[in-house]
Amino acid sequence: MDDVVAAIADPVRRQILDMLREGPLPARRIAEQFAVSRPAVSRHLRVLRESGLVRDVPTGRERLYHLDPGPLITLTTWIADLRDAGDRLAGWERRLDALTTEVYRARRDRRRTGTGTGTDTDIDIDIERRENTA
Amino acid sequence: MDDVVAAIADPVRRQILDMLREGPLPARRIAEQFAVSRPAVSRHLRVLRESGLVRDVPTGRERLYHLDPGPLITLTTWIADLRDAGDRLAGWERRLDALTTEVYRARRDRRRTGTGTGTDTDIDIDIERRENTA
DNA sequence: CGAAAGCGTAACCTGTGGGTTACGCTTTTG
DNA sequence: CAAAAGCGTAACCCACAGGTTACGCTTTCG
Repeated sequence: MDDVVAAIADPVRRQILDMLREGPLPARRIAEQFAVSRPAVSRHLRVLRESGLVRDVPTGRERLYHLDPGPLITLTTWIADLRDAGDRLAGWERRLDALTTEVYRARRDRRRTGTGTGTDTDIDIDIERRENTA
Repeated sequence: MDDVVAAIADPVRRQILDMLREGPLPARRIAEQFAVSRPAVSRHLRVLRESGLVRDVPTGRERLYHLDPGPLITLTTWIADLRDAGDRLAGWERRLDALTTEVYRARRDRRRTGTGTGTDTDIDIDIERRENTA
């Protein structure tokens, strides 16, 4: 998956993939769309090839490149998991935001009025998390 | 979207996002999970912050980071479009593969038997594409 | 109030990703 | 068969991402 995301990271390579959405293209066709030199594009194509996002079919003296979005599936699922977590978190994150705001107010008050006058509620936040022994 | 994919590109930053899936964490907690120095992690956090994938809530002397997978949506749709194109292409790519194979056979035969003996079918492939005046 | 904790930033160093030119190989063409 | 077309690779260069140490600032603690 590291290869794939690295491949996607470059704007030129992303544009190449966009280009191939409409069908296979020989290297020359791809290269002439960019301002950069042809060897540069050739190396971009190699990166895409090695990441599996693109496959080449040598055809005579040409090399036809065609798209293969298969390897992107791992990235997609990773993102999906992240999104799910985000949604799940949304609720108690809001609650946590409220809490921190509360603490702010409490502490500011405490400082302003000197050590608590007695009516001030003292809130302790203690965020426990299992040790993520990755 | 360039920011987002660049942010995702680094393995450390990806792991940070994974960490935050289970809830907000102060910078220190995040940093101590990695072999790299704390300032390094701090800069990773900045990149994530500027890409919008993470938000920080200053809480006392700590800084609570929480996940925000929102910006990933653009990347997700881009990938989806790519996949759709790939699926749509699958059919006539197979046909094209068949064609190129055919051409191979034809050309090899032609070379082997000298200039076509007459029964040899000569296949011309002419892939036309609208100029993609990006 | 001084010491320590928690973070971010600045300055600096290094590996590497991406660009260019030069070159070589195979396939088509005249 | 020689010339040209189409690609890939090697060697080299440079900007920059990512790492480290040193430092400064704010907040908590004794």
